[in-house]
Amino acid sequence: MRGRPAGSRGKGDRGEILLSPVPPFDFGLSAFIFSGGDPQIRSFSGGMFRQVLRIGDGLILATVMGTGSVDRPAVIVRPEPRPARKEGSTEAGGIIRRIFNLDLDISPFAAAVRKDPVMSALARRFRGLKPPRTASVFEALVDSITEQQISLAAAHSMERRIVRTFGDTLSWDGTDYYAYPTPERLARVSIGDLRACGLSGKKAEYILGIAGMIRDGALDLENHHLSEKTGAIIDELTGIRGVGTWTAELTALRGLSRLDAIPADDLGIRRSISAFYSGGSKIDAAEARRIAGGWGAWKGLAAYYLVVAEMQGIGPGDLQVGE
DNA sequence: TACCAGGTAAAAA
DNA sequence: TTTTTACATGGT
Repeated sequence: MRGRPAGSRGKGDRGEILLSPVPPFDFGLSAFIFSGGDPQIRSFSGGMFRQVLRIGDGLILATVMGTGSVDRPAVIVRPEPRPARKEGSTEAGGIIRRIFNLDLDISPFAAAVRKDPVMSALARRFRGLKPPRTASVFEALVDSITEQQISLAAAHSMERRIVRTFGDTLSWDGTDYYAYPTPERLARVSIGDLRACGLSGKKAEYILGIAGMIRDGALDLENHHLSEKTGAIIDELTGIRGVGTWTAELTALRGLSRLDAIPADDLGIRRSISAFYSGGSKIDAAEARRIAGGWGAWKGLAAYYLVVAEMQGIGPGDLQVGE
């Protein structure tokens, strides 16, 4: 397939970067999950995604837009302020590639679920939908711990406070934007500081423990090799205090894009699976895993499609099954 | 006002 | 070994 080399300059001379996602890719559909986010942290509005990225020792605000078609997609990244060196732009492009999984080929998904009429219909309906990934595994792990047990609304409010309180600030165009705090920064805060963000004392301990281990070099979350099996990653994560099966699977899925990981204990995922496969009655994690088994190595992506469908108000009756 | 919400570790039985 | 309990905030 023809295409411009990744990282080449785009239109004009504003330091924009043009990325070439592996098709199929639908930027608007994939970024929709970020709608309604805190505009000073991470947001998707008016077709534009914005988030602060860490580039070397500094910060840049990335504004990201999609263009082209699902089968010939392109993504434009505008870094502000414009990086002094070209490497800065290249690095920003690399992070955006990772956040949106632009290099991921989801085309085998449809074939993998072809025997499942419901999931096949969802794969067609959401063709080009790629799951996002956090900028760091640390971020995925801390947010997952924060989200244990309580409602997402409550957890999101706490996550927002953590980022606004401890995250580095970039001021641009009269607005402050916050980057997710580094492990080194969180290792220096107190239990009381995190409790002031709404976390329980236990969760505060877990997060400080993880941040401290990373600072001390006793834990490295960010350098998992592609060849490492998902099961091995989950085992490693569950060895950490405060990290159970649910937290480890959720972190593998959204922090490492391990699309064969499915947090089957998750209430939301069980609700979504039930809505499409069990008539809406409550199912336990074992039943969720049994149904997810039919999606093979793509069970995590399949669960994501179900959750997105539910978020968009699409139920089993709205799908064009068959054909 | 209760009660539940994308769990986990530690205490008690 | 298995079962119960404490924990935190936000929505209903």
